[in-house]
Amino acid sequence: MAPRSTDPLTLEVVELIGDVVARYYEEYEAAAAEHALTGAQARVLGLLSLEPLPMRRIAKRLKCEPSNVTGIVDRLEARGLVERRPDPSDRRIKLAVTTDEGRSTARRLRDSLDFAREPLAGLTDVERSLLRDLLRRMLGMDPDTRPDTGSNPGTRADTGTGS
Amino acid sequence: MAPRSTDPLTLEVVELIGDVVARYYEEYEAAAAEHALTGAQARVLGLLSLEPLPMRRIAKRLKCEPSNVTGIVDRLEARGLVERRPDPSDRRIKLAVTTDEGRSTARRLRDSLDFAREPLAGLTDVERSLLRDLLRRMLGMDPDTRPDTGSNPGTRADTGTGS
DNA sequence: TATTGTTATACTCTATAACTATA
DNA sequence: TATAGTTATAGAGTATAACAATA
Repeated sequence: MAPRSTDPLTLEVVELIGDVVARYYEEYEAAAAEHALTGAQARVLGLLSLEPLPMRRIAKRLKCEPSNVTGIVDRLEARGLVERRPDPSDRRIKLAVTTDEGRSTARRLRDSLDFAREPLAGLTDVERSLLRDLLRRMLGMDPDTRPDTGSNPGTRADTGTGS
Repeated sequence: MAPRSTDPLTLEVVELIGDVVARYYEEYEAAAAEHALTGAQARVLGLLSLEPLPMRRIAKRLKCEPSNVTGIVDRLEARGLVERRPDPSDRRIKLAVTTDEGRSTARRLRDSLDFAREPLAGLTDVERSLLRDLLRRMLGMDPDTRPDTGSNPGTRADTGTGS
């Protein structure tokens, strides 16, 4: 395995992806910091702004141990951005839900994430869908979609339960 | 500013970029962990495997405070992967340099970073250069390069002194 | 006086293990 | 007994501030 593909073009693309990753992270942390949040707190707040989640599921989304989530949610709760609510159907479960202020903060946070959106605005529609298809294939989704096809918007697979 | 570009295609691309970033980070951390290194340690080791650097410059590359680098290099040094050497021209400066074992670890680390390289192998040459040009434009480099041009390799701007 | 690296401190995130309360 | 959440603990990264050595 690992076909040692050291051709210059591939290496350059790998490096560019590294640049994108670095820049994305920077901007994400900066946007979070503007709201006096850490990256992890911003990530959790973003998740909870879409739907309430049990502590355990937050951990799975963050790919970290459940014990860590306790502290992160503690700090969000101390700032009035999140609340813990009992789950009526299973009293072991605590649902973390955003407050109104939490939702508003999450929205402003998302709006300030201009990276990828602003530079993307410089691309044409065709280029954007090209990029979409290439990224999809890189991620192993839609192995059949070909960039030059340009119109195959139905075949999305998951976006569901996740892992 | 921030043209509130909420068209579905752009949003999907932004989400895909988020996926790429998440996956890249995961794989990077996993590769580092295989060598019993943290992400930050692996990053520093990778930098130093290219060239010795003063502590201060490592901090700039990592975009963190110089005081943090002390501990990271301490831990790499304790494992025999890095050494501190005086700079003959300025005795305030300490150069961090990789040992032989450090260089070998850095190489194996790089080789195990198959993400982006392996999935990229599934793309054709044309698709890879397409992706390269789109990523470049996203990053604000080469604003003139157009994907369909395909051959304008002379206009690279920086890659030089960095910030 | 300015710069380099370090130390000291405090906070956050992280994993591990042990605990509780439910199921 | 198994699961959800928590606590306790220890290690690592981070920023801030103060410090020694050198320029």
